[in-house]
Parts: sequence; structure tokens; C-alpha cells
Amino acid sequence: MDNYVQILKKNGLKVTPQRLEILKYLDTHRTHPTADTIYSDLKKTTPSLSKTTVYNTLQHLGEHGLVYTLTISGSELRFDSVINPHHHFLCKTCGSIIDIDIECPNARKVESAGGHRIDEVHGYFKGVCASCLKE
Amino acid sequence: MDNYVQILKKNGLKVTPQRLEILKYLDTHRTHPTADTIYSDLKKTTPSLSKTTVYNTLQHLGEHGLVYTLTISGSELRFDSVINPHHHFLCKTCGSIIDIDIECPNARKVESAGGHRIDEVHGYFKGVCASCLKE
DNA sequence: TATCATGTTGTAATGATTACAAGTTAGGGA
DNA sequence: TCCCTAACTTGTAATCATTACAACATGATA
Ligand SMILES: [Mn+2]
Ligand SMILES: [Mn+2]
Ligand SMILES: [Zn+2]
Ligand SMILES: [Zn+2]
Repeated sequence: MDNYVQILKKNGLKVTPQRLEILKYLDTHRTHPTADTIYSDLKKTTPSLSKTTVYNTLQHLGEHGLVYTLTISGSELRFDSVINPHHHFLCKTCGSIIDIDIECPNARKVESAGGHRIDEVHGYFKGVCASCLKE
Repeated sequence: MDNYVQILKKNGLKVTPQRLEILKYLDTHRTHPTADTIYSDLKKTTPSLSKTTVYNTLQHLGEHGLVYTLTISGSELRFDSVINPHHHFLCKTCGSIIDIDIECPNARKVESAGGHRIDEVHGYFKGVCASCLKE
């Protein structure tokens, strides 16, 4: 848990029990959960938790690059504390979001060619996962 | 306009004035508009148009692969009638979505390695566009 | 031209996210 | 260690995109 304290301090964020809980949750549940899932699960052990705090915290963590905010689903945001560059696969059958451990080889090229400054790279694949294909 | 009729017929979709209008709109406004923007603009010349029809039509067109539904913004869907594979850049300053004319080189590889069936590939970059960087 | 499945419309409901105001707390300085 | 205050948390209300639904209209087919 000291680990999470350091992460927050290093980024100039105040250390609060709620933020530690959310950081820990993301670190130990690598399922790309929604804000509501995080809220519901943490509410069991921290009944005073507010959903607004979950949203606020996720936004802060995102702004500081401590979580990755995925827009893959289109209907709700998904959160990921694994921040090394990787892609994602969304199974339209079972809804699971699977990590794809590759990095976009074109990002820097696009930046220099187009003159844009790229802060975030998102690679999304959608289809049917291997597990669902078997059935 | 006959062009749009052919596109619908070829895909077994009924030809209606509303669908033709929406197809034409997307083809002539390559700005990746929201459903609401399409609705508001078409409403000027077609006052009887319903927003539900815009949503329904976009969903049908999407299911038939005639439009590409972008989840890049996270708060609203964006639509694109240019369906050849390409990536997108979202400027967080001005909000514009810019086409990046590259294709993901990893898609087939991911498919064979992971055993998933990939139906859609989305490559999103987010940052500040060249035009906004100048200011 | 009659039929009917399909499309359209307007309105109401839903669900994720944000706004806001009041109470609470973390953490730097006395 | 204790205060002070800015920052954080909470609960509720509002917002906004999208979907559900039911009544009506229309396009394709025979
Ligand atoms: Mn991930
Ligand atoms: Mn495009
Ligand atoms: Zn699956
Ligand atoms: Zn811009």
C-alpha cells in the first residue's frame, strides 16, 4: 500500500484513503472496469464512498497519466492502471476487454508528418474473442 | 443521388428519403459529425426529420459496414462514411477529428496470434493539432 | 391496388457523467 | 503538536447522449 502512497506523492496528489483504494483496486483488478464497477465493489468494504469521488479520482489519475481512459466501448469509459503502451480487444459477444501487447509503430511518424502533438495513442480491435469463438 | 440509392439497394436496405439524406450528408461533410449535428443540419431542409430516425439509420448503416462509428471522443459517437481503413486524430483544443491515412499493420497478426476474430480496427491519436499548436 | 413488413416520428425513459453546495480532511507552517 | 485553509469527499440534482416504445406512414411485392 505504501507503493500507492508513493505514486500519489510523486505526482503531487494529496493522499486520501479513497484514492489509495481506487489505485489499489485498479492495480489488482486488471479487467478495465467501469467507474460504476469500481464504485460498487469498493462500496462493499468502504460504505461511505461516493460515486462522485470515484469519477473525480479517475479523472485526476488520468490527467496525471496514472491511468489510461479507454473509450473503446462507446457507451461508458473503461479504466486501466497498466500504462505501458498496449492495444485492446473488445469482444462484442462477452464484453470482455483483452490486452494486446503491441505498440503502435506509426505514432511518431504521424506526429512528424502531420505536425500534431500526440499525447495519447489508442489501438482498439473489436470482434469475437477466441473463447467465445469456440462455442 | 442515384449513387446513394445503389449503395442502399446493394446492401438490401430499403430506400427512403431520410436514408438518402443522411448518406448524402455524410458523404459531403467529412467532419466525422455527431448524430445530433447531422440531425440539426438536415432538419433545416427536412423539418419532419426525427432524431430517432437519424440514430436508427446510422445504426443500420453501421451494421452493414456503410459507415464507421468512432468512439474516439468518449462522450458521443462520431460517424464517418469513408470506410477504407484509416486512423483518426482528435485535437483536445479545437475538438476537430482529422483523418490519418494509415492502416494498422498489426491487425492480421493479432488475429492469428490471439485466435480472436477482428471485425473492426480503430486507431485513435489524441493531442493538439498542428493548427492549434501555432497559436 | 391491397397487404404488410418495415421505416418514421414524437415523446418518454434510461444511464453515464457532471454540477453544485455543504461538510470534512490532508498537510504545510506557526 | 496544533491551526488554517485549500483541496477533497459526499449526496443530490441536473445534464446530455442514446434508446424504448407506440402510433402512424410508406415502400416493396403480388
Ligand atoms: Mn489494458
Ligand atoms: Mn475518417
Ligand atoms: Zn468473448
Ligand atoms: Zn486543434
